[in-house]
Amino acid sequence: MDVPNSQTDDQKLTQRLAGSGFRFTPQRQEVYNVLLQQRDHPTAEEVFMRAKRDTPDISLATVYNCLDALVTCGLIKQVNVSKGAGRYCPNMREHHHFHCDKCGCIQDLEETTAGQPNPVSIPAGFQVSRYEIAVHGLCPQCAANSRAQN
Amino acid sequence: MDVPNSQTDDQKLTQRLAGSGFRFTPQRQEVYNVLLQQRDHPTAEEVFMRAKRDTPDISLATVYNCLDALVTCGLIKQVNVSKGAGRYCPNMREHHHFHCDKCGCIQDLEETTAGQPNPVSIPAGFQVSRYEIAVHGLCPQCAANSRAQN
DNA sequence: TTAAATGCAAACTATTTGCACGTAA
DNA sequence: TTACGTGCAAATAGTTTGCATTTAA
Repeated sequence: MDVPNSQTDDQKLTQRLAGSGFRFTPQRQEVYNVLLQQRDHPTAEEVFMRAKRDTPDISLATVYNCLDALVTCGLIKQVNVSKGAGRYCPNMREHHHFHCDKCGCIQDLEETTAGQPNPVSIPAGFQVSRYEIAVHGLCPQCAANSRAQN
Repeated sequence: MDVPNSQTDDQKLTQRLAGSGFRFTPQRQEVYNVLLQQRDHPTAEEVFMRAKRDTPDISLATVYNCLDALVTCGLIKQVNVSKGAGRYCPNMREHHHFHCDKCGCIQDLEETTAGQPNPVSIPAGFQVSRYEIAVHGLCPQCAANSRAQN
């Protein structure tokens, strides 16, 4: 464990922060590393607890600050969740999310090759910049468990 | 203004509440009417302020209670918003939502006829129950305004 | 008659803000 | 050197809960 993140991740972080007028700080590096190391879409609180292992003096307010900076400079995304705390994701490829209704886990869903604009009709006048698809249901483990119980 | 809602809306409300083991109360009727009368996806706070015009003694906690009951008995939906207060919608047809990045308005988008399952690939093992599409961009008015300024 | 719903206030969760101090550039 | 970032604590927004009272069925 505690594999140091790749040189390129640190370089990307440094460059992207500078590019958006942010300073490089050990806390921002730590928060980014936490997100890269365990890609389970943690909440700010969870990032905070994981970051404290390596950076015991980090504060929750700083974690929020770092997450905001990373979102602004395009290194992470905030996942749109209906309920509870916001969740964060360092996967910057075009993708959407699966939300398990039973265990609450969130998993990445890659966009299909075709990428048809939308299964919704956009009336004239709307200027679309992006869209997110939230797929709900049971994740493989919860689906298997619910089958086992029947 | 203040058109009484149709007999059928009240009948539907009575039946659906009873069907889910809820009682009919004037507050639940008021909250449902508020949602039917102005379909702009209000927050609980906004529903509260509108409901107070006809039902001055209603409390915010009761508005939350009523909204929960109406969601549970399938008369309204809670719209998945990334930021700020939850919003509610009495349109129970299959549809998705457009979120304006400028003015924050939310508008219904009907689902296209074809209804291809998804522009995302669902790996084996996942059990999908439903999905929501949140389309972001500028609504017709904001798009027109931004064009006017250039 | 009585379990459920209401109104109120307090509690709670998630996030933001103000400020004195520290630090990256 | 200095504007930006940090840690802390307090403030805020949104929602939920506990409890005494009221009410729908």
